[in-house]
Amino acid sequence: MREEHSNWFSRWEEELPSPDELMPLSQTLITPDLALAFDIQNPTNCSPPLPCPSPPLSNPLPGSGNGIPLPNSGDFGDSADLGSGAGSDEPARTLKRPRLVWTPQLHKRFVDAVAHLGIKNAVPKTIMQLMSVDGLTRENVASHLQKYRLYLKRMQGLSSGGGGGAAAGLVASSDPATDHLFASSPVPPHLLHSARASSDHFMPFVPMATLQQHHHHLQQMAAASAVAHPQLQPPYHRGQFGSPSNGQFEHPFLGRQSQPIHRMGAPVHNSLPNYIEDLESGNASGGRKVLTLFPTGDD
DNA sequence: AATCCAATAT
DNA sequence: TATATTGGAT
Repeated sequence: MREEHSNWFSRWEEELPSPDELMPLSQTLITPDLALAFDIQNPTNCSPPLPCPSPPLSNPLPGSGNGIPLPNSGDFGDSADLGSGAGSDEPARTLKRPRLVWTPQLHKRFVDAVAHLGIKNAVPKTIMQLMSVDGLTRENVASHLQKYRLYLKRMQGLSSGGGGGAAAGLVASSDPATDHLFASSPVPPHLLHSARASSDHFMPFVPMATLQQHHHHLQQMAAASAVAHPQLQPPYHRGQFGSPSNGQFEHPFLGRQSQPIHRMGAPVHNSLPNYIEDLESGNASGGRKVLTLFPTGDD
């Protein structure tokens, strides 16, 4: 009886994985997205299309032992404690990623994706895939989408006055918070209808709303950005590429794409422009860290 | 499982 | 304030 115990025990000991086998495990505890988001890469794992773009890579930080160098503005000497100054890599799955900052560019990418997908397919997962911004999670999109829908709803309310519409004046929305962001990108007309559910294109005719304004309140974002990255300001440039009437997605070659991860699922082919995503972590106020994905494209 | 939505938390 | 998270319903 008891002898059997000692038997399995010795076998148990022998079958323990060697340290070498354990090391790669700890690396896979970090999700690919997370790894990408923080520029953690295995030098030996660089795909051909991805020539190890991150400079901080050559900074293994021998002393501190945390292998997570955050790209910091200017000098990324270290300061890479991702969340907890954890001395090591153990809580890889419990790491909290910084809040995503929805820059106007990122939001436009979002809107473009939604516009291309159509209302029926514009669900978080699909949108996320279409956007092809790594580091972006389904929940990021879901949260944003929720707010965006509320925004669209308000917009619809304002434009439909035809029948007994109370004078839904031109100024009514009382949510400057979300409005400012959302107003940075024009709303595709076909998103402006309240069509939901699986199959209902119930749309006799379109009243053609007149709420397409181009008010750029980039100052706000610039300020926010400045807070997040005191030293690294995204190049806000207004370049006109001769976008015609309702120009939407025309993009010259700006930025690089890095998307070594093949997301499975729908083989979404699209014409969305490629964005360069860059992430910074900064201290806005207190101990908050933010994740800023910004593309190098302007509207 | 994913999604939607409201409420709530940070 | 803006985004994240949660919980219940579909």
